[in-house]
Amino acid sequence: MPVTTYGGSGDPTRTIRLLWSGPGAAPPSRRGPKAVLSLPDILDTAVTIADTTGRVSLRAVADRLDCTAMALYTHVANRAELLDLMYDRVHLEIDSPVGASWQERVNHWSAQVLQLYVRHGWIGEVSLVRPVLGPGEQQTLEYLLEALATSGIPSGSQITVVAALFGAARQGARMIREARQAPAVTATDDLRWWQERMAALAEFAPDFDQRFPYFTRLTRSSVATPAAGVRPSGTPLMETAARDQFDRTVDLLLAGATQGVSPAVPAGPGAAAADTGPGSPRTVS
Amino acid sequence: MPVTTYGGSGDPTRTIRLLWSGPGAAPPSRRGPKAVLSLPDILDTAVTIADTTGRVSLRAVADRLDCTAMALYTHVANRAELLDLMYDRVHLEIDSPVGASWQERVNHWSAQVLQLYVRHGWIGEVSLVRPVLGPGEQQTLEYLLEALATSGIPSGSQITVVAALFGAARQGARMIREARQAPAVTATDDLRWWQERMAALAEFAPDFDQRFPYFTRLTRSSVATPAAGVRPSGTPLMETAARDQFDRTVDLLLAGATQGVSPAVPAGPGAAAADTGPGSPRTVS
DNA sequence: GGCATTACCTTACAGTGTAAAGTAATGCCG
DNA sequence: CGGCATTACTTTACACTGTAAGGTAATGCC
Repeated sequence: MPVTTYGGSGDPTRTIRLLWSGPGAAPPSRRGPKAVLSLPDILDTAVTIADTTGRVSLRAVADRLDCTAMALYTHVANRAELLDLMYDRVHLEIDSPVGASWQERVNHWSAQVLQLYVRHGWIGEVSLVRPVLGPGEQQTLEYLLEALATSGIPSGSQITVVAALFGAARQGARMIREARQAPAVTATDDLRWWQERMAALAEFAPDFDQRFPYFTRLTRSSVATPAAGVRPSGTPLMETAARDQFDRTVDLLLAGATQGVSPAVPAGPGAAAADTGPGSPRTVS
Repeated sequence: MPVTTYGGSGDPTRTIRLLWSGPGAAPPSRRGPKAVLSLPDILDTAVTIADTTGRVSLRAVADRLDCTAMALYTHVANRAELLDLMYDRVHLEIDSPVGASWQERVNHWSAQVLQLYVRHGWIGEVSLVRPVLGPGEQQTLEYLLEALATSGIPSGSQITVVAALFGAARQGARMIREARQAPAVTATDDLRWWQERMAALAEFAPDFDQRFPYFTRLTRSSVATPAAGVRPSGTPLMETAARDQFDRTVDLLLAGATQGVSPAVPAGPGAAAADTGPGSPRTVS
């Protein structure tokens, strides 16, 4: 079995030990040479480089630390585990959300998490299904649960809301970052991008309006398509739209959750999924 | 400036022409040698390979087509444009949603899109901000707008709902795919994964319950943590949870939208973003 | 018949994660 | 105190990625 790297990260207990062991957790008197590298140092420089360059590469981290890429493998199982550890660490930047009402606190929490994910774009690479279960992520989650505690949202729905908010923050952060990258490169601003696109559409798909009447009506009457509006160029229109979209999504989720429309999960962990059977109209082959 | 590859895809009008030009769009009598490769063929094999192997690599596509990787660049500007074209093409797999009520139709639509994104995991690589504006994506969007037309949701909120649903589908599909990959590798099923994780937590973070009371209460009283329930092993627990999470998120979004809590965007394209200024309590530095 | 145009090929480069094996420093144990 | 297992880190290497630069040959227009 030459496969020594398991799944997303390493040994389950190993990663958790790395996440939770405090500063004085180094077992004294080991046999080998004195370690010049330390896990906190590795994580700090990895985060710094990843934030700066926009990507996480073992060689780049190693270069900054004046060692080889392979040297990192003594402290970290693989790249995935490194990302997990970085992910949890930056979550410590989240502060306790403030606000008069629980909605304000949730909004504050959402804004913080969104900003965190925008700052650290590489977070998008960390797996969604398996929680990292480190102190940072856990504390962030705890803040949200505390804010939701007085909302009256049933605990079954709270889990859905929590996951949806985390997901929305990821999605929103990615949109914001992509909005920042693209337009400057083509030397045209967002408005011109849309105008060029629309002109090309009119040329190659002349029956567009007839084929997609609902879209046409929505973008004509309303404001959705930036090309329809008149705005001074140079404004980061796309990023503004992305931020706005995030705020409104959070509002939508909270409005839906407080309505009590979504029934709480009934019994065991599998019972909730019973209504998602192959016969349900929602499930499509 | 050695940067010759612009943004996500190539020339804006170029990509749109490729997207919308029908089968008889080839200009007759060109001067060079007869082309043996064709764009539809490239896209088809690229989709097939990407679906099979889970990733999109120019060399793999070229190998299957018995040509070199560079040969693809005659038909496609770069990898990003190839992905855009593939993305739009597979959206033609979406059928007109059926159902008695508009909610059922939206649910049917959501389930189809989720399944599409699960089938084609590489869709997650396609940019979020810039719509591809091809016939496939556009028709998919039109289906949703048609279903939402009779919902009574104000058109300003409809845009938010649309973006949130697309985002939720992406997020959900990624979770489902990740849930499928991970557990088999560790040779333990999902339940064991949780149990090991929890055991490690109890060892390295003995004050976990005191530190995170809200999380503890929620996972103890409710069903959230799969480790708490008793289930036959071998069941794809994580994937079931991910599917369930998606369904409930869709319900939440629709419930929130029909409530009319989210006010419609007032005036111009910039006016909607005015309430997201730096002074707003939602915006955090 | 010459020539511009075009489709595809060859080579090359700068990256990526990480497996395998080597080197040297350290502290435990006799 | 000497030997040795243990450990931190290095060296080399491999397979793989997108794509820039330049070459070759087939085609249709003049």
